[in-house]
Amino acid sequence: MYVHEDYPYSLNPLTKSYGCYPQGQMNPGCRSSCSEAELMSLPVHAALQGRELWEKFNSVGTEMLITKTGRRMFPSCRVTVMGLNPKVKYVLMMDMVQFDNNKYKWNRDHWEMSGKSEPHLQNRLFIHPDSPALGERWMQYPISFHKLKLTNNTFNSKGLVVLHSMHKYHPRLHIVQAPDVCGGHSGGYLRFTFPEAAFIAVTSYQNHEITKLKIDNNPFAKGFRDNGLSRKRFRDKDMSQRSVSGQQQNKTQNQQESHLDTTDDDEQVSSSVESTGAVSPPDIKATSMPVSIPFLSAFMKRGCAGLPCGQEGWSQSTILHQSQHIINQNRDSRRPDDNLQYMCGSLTEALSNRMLTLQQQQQQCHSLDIQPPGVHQIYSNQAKLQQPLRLPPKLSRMQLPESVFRSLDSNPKPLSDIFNTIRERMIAKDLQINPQHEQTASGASREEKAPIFPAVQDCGVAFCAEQYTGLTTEWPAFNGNTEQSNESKSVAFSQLWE
DNA sequence: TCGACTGCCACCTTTGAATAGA
DNA sequence: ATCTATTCAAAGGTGGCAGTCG
Repeated sequence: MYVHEDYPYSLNPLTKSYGCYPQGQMNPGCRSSCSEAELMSLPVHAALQGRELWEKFNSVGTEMLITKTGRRMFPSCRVTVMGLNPKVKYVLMMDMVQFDNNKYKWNRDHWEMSGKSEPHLQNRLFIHPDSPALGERWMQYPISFHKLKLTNNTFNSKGLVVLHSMHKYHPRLHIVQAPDVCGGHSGGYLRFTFPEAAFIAVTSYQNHEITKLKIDNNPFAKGFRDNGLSRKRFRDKDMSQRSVSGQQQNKTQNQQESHLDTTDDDEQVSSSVESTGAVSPPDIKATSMPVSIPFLSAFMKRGCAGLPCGQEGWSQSTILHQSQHIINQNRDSRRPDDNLQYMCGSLTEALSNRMLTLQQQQQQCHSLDIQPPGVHQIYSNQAKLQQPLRLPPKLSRMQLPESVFRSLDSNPKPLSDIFNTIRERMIAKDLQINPQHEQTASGASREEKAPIFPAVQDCGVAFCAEQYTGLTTEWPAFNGNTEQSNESKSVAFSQLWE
């Protein structure tokens, strides 16, 4: 689902996250048989972290570099999720959605529209490397998608998110309930978009203000700060500049007279946040920009820009989190604890317990005595979403086997493959832990050996249909009941997944 | 001619293995 | 023998920039 102006449901202006509860598109018959699709009945919330930084970038017009080999986003997407069932496993994914149907170009000091956008590429989903994990884990720490890479290379096979240069996108978070080991059915499917994290994909930075912000805030770009004392490039440049200082002075005067390229000079003077006092606010130029600039006005239209950075009304600590608009009116009134038993059965439960134990060990390793929030706490205190969660301990310092935390390959795969893999591993793991389950659940497990999720093409149909029509998709809809007319779309989509 | 794109560069952070010490 | 802290090198991320391409 795309969140545009015609989005029919009230949005929470404070959290600026958008819940999609695809009840409307659910097959009624399926709903009754899939009441375990609990995800859609939970008040799940997602909020973007580091909003101050995002707003800084937004005030100038965020740009993200895309390269053939893939480039990470900065700022990267970090989200907090609340309201999940702590005992149920979820897969978290992210992709990029076109913000509008325009192509943009940089015109001296602002972005302007430059015709219609190119045909939309079917995005690949970046699967969070920790997926699948218990809701408890997702809610415990902010979820970072810093490893997500953007590219303009449509033929890449490394699971990069493919974008068009000079097009505007915003990130979209997918929360998918992991499949039930026993039942063979899946849970729900939620999506959240973050318009405040919108950006224009570029192959080289256009706006010097953005370059400054990136250099000032990204630790990897420290070498480009002017106080990088050992920076050979700047030294050499400085030397050569001194040698021709006379000529440069004349040129600079001419440039200042024409009010052009002054930012180039500024960039060489200071762009470091560490050098306090001498730095002029980077937003001076931006704030004086006319609102008619499409890129900025688009934000302001949505109420995502236009407020000065640091304004108290937007402070995370002071905002009370409002409830999301829950479309699903058929909420399951059972407590999530009860749902656990109902939904998962013994196999999943055993695995969940094991995961829980491991996570407790993980906490002990780092002397973190804080217990994970209980279900009731989560439901009763949604305001916690706005408080920054503590950072996760570094895995490199843990004594736990990596395999505990590693899940699927980092490369995005067709969702059918993903969930079949998840399911196979869950079964395999559980049989290792509790060999007796092989007998008690033998009847079921034999049947379940075959993949329960449809093949690549079917998933492709589902996602293509979603992209073309805006319909949301529930897993049972993947069962190959799709019309033949969708076949061409599905083939094209499945090819993208390679 | 010009804007978009590419590939390489120097500089930096992060990560994990190796080692030393308690 | 085990655990913890430190060191160090490799891997990988960063924007700049000159050159290429359409």
